[in-house]
Amino acid sequence: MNDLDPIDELLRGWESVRPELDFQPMALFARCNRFVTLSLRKLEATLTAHDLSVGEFDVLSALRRSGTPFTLRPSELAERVMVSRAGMTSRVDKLEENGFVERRRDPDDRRSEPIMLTKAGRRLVDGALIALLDAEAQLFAGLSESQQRQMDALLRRLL
Amino acid sequence: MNDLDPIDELLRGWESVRPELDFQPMALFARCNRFVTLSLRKLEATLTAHDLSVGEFDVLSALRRSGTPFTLRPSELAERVMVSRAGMTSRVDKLEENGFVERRRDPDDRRSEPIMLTKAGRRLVDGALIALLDAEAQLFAGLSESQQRQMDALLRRLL
DNA sequence: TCGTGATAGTTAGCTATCGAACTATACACT
DNA sequence: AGTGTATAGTTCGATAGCTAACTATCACGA
Repeated sequence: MNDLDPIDELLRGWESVRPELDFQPMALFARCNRFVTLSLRKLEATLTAHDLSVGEFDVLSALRRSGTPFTLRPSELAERVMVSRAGMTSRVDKLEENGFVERRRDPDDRRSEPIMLTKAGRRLVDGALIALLDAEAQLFAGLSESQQRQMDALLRRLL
Repeated sequence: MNDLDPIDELLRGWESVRPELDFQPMALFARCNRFVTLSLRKLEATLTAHDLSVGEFDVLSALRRSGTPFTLRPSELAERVMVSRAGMTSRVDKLEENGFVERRRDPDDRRSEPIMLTKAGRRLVDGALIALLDAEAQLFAGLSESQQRQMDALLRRLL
């Protein structure tokens, strides 16, 4: 019971030097942040086994789940994956080099360069997907079904 | 009611192309990740007004809440802030340059270089702290007290 | 006291990402 | 048509983070 986690220690530290302030929200966010950071490290490790980074997987999977013809514009991808356009350019560069996506052309707008998932890219995501889903399920293995729904509902309110 | 957020769209996309798989945990983690990412951007903006980045604030605040004499070793700081030691070296470099921390010496172990918060550093964190606490409280303004406690309990289980 | 291995911190090289500036194309209005 | 403005994507320069290798110091046992 008296086994303090790092966030409890953070809280205790602050309260001992600034007892007049309310650190509950700070501690809550710190816990969220910590959970996400640690989780991302685990997912990164899982994907490494499939020669993918989380960032690369995000791009390929956005294409994959968009359905036939597995094609999206870079700006659309950037927004969905929450990365800058410049960042997306370099991700696509690398994925194209490795043959997982192709830059096509839009006959109706020559500024646009639709990105298409290749067969190899699709094989890659589909393989990594199973492992990733499993790893993500593990992240929440400590919660019951209903607790997971609860958490989802809370986050939905926050967003 | 039919107002789908980006995570719902992610879910719907996957379910339409791979209906046999369970994407609930993936969606849940995606929501966590999104919440943390968006929140960090807001906090970054808040701290910018005090000429601090989140990373710098983390270091200064770890020293601040450690209490008198506001001194910790780099490796201790690195662990608390969840950054590599190399990363901590460069954060401390910059903070020292700006006069917010000082590298001292440990008479008992010449390998060690305790980092001490300066007066200026302390003034800086103390000022930024108020603004940050306020911004963090805002992040959770959509939740009631008891919902916040619920969320904290869930995260505690996960960690 | 010498070696062996552990530990504290820094340095070097690399990668990912960002914002701002740039190029090319499209659109809208006169 | 011509001009100005918006949009798509890329390039450039800067920054922050990581890992691995390195330096200096310590601690312990033969």
